Amino acid sequence: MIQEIKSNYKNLFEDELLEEINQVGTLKEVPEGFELIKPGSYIKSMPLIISGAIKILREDNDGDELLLYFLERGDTCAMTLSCCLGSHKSEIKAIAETDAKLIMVPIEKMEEWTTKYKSWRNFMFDSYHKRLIEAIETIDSIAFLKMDDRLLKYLTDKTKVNQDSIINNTHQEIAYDLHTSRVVISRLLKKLEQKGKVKLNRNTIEVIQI
Amino acid sequence: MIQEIKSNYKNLFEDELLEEINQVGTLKEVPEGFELIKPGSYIKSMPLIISGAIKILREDNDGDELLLYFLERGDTCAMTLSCCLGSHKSEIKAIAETDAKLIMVPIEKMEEWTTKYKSWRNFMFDSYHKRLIEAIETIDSIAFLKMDDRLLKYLTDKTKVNQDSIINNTHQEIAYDLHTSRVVISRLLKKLEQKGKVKLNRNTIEVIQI
DNA sequence: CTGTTGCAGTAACATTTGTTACACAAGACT
DNA sequence: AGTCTTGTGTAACAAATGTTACTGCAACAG
Repeated sequence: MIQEIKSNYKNLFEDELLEEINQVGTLKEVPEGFELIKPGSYIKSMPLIISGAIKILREDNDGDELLLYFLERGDTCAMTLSCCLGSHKSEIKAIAETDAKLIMVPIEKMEEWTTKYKSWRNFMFDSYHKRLIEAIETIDSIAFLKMDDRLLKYLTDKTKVNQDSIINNTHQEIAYDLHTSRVVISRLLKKLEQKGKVKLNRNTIEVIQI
Repeated sequence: MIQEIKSNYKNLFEDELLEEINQVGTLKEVPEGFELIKPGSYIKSMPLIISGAIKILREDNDGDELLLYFLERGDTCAMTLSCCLGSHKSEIKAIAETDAKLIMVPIEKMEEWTTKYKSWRNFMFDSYHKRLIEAIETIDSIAFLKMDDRLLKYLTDKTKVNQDSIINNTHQEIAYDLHTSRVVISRLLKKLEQKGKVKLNRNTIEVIQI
């Protein structure tokens, strides 16, 4: 497993820390669609993402959801950090966007390493910073953009994360992520197709111009 | 000044750290409406809030704004933390909601203390956590609530922060914070008055039932 | 082939929010 | 007093988004 850690986190962590991660971490492979974190659950270990992408959603009391952001290689889940450190409940839901490989680190180590390794501290702070920025960018989208631009942003974000200009999702699934209705998405996608920005087929959307 | 630090942060920080804060920090008093942080500016020191409240806004390219959250006694600005640590530009705008007292700490000390004091590290992580939660709650409001409920939430939040059931703001000012138009706010406030939840007067709104 | 199922297209309509325009009221200032 | 300025109330309309209902198509199972 050391191979996977090194290739992804070598420039970030000291050798000694890499070695520790290797000793206590466990490699976890999850398929697309796998639910990593349920809202309201307690978390026992934190994930370091090796490959693939994880999508982080917010869910309200009525079960309505909203995409917050994606995590990729080199990222970790900031909510997990604070859940572990403060032993709060999870406020979010995490689903594997693609097949993904993760290294799971037991939470006891987190605090220990925070004291011991400067690189780990920086990694933690940096993760928080990134997530805060992303949360604020999500706020920007919802507050300042109309649904058509949000949809376009969603589609381009998705092509980046999946490294594929073809998106394999139904209109209903997109509607859930953007917290709107299927009809609205179909309507707007049709307009985007007329503008030549996407090409629509059953179950797939091809993003043409980024 | 040591008095103010002790009374507010005594149970949070070690004596030694309190002493250091006392040595390098400077007390700053700002009047209501004072602009503490402009978007796009670099930040040279971080604020610890002693009294009063600070409102944190997001501003988009067109100058449209949106209230993110309030900071109160014992809080610090998470964006400042990450700006300092990563020397990024400010992504936000900060305005004194009430007259406020702050202790300004030079950024050089931040990293030093992060290594040196466990309580400081925890304070930093905790601040990030709180702000991330608040950002996500803001997302909830925008995404899941209609404008009338957002307005009601805004008003009750404001009474809490100001410790006063009477809000001294024009409808236009509220409209800016919620990123909508004055007419919409007037309309919805009128409905809230008809439901007996607020009492309207020129320049003031009295929140009746919390 | 035929029936079933899930997905997408579309119309018609409801609701929410945003915009424009104007009337009027409360203070502030001469 | 009269004259401004600023804040509020309201109507009428426009635009964006949400909802319901129905259509047909493609895939698939039998």
